[in-house]
Amino acid sequence: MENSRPSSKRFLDIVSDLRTIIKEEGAVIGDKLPSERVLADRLQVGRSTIREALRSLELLGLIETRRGEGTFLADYKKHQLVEILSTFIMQNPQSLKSVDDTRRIHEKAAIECISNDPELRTLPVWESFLGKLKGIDLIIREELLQEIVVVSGNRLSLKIWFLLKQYSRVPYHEAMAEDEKEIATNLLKEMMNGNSHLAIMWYTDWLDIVIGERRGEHEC
Amino acid sequence: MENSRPSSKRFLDIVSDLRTIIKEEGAVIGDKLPSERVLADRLQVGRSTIREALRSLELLGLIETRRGEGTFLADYKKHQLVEILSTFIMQNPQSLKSVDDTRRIHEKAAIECISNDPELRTLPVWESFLGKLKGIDLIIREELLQEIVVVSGNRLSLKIWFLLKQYSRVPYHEAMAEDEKEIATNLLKEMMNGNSHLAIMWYTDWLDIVIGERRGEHEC
DNA sequence: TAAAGGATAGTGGTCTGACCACTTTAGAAT
DNA sequence: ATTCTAAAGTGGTCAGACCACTATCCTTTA
Repeated sequence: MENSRPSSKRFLDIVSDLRTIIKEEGAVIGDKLPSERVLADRLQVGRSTIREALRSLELLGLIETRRGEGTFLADYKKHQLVEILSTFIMQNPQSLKSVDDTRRIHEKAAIECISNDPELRTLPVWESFLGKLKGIDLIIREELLQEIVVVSGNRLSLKIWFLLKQYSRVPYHEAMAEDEKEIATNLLKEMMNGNSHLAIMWYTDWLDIVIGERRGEHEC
Repeated sequence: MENSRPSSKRFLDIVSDLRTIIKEEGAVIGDKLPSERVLADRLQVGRSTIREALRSLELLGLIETRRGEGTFLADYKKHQLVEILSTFIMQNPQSLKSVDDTRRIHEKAAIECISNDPELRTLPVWESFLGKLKGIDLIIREELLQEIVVVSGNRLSLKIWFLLKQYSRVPYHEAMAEDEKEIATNLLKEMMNGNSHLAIMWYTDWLDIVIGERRGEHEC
């Protein structure tokens, strides 16, 4: 910790020092870190400076603080940085199309993933969906798509998908129409048979109907 | 800004409020934000709370502060947060796999997008790459992949890809080996011919070689 | 003795006011 | 009109004081 020079941003040095401390103490996820007051004393800075560094790390999802208890090494897997970034970046209306495109990328990938995995594509949940699609039950669009993305097993992809869903133009919360049910049924069947290519085709058809998009449009 | 409830983490609310302010004022990259003291007064909180929020955003690279001048909206594209994150996360068990999988999802989507677009797949840049691949030039892996993701035209996807790239196990910064060049050449050719399916296959082969992954592994 | 209860210390969350170092600006002296 | 200087404004930091909450220990009670 060689911060002899006044580097104009002490709290950045603190962030670095904290990493060193965590490393030295061999702290593992869930472990408790020294209290703010102790850290301030040990690093010879004010408590507020320590806090600025800690709050930064908290927003990054690297630590977790519980009032009255202390500060703990967090489980990074939550990927909450994506959320923060998104709230700042996604307010650009012009990027709505890229949001839709990206969401579609993840849905396609999930369908493909399941189609190519003998275990996943034979899960009973798909039969269950087929049954519901035959009947007169109301099925919300996102029920099926969410199940697909969840089952595919990629947690980060799921997280991103959830995020994008919020900003999407596609009315996910509505129920499927009759002709949609038919297409969804075909999608499921091909997926269960392992025909990823056909499943993707039905998926594309489905979205075309929902959004009423022009086929020839430049789409990626 | 309906934070009437004392949500136990005011500084998180402030982060949200700051976004609102930025939005309302239509601030663009490089614009100056209100001073810390003004913000504290306007949001009815102490200056230290404002600072905790601002420092967090600074570590994320969303704002930039200059002593004596003020706080400014930063250019997100610098991605400086990733450096800090990576030093903390580095080797994380199965979280890394989902990062790799997700990155691959976006690369595949980009390849497919370009293959299916007559304009994009005939761009001169691909011929240029083919030429370089024939010669003895050193070609860094990410040069090609980045170009592909960029050209695909989905800015959000590109942003996510940039983020994931930094966490990846794949040595993006290294140069391609000879056998890799051959595969990359095939990939490009099929892409330029519009055979997205074959292009994807070559892409998969390529990554298998680079990572040395077992073929049979459960992958999505 | 064992369970229930309450006082206490420790922790994060916040505010205030005070400096410091630096930059910009406006006004005074030339 | 130019130059120089003082003042105002800004981020950077610190110290001390509360508050709200949690865990712990110890007394009280059944």
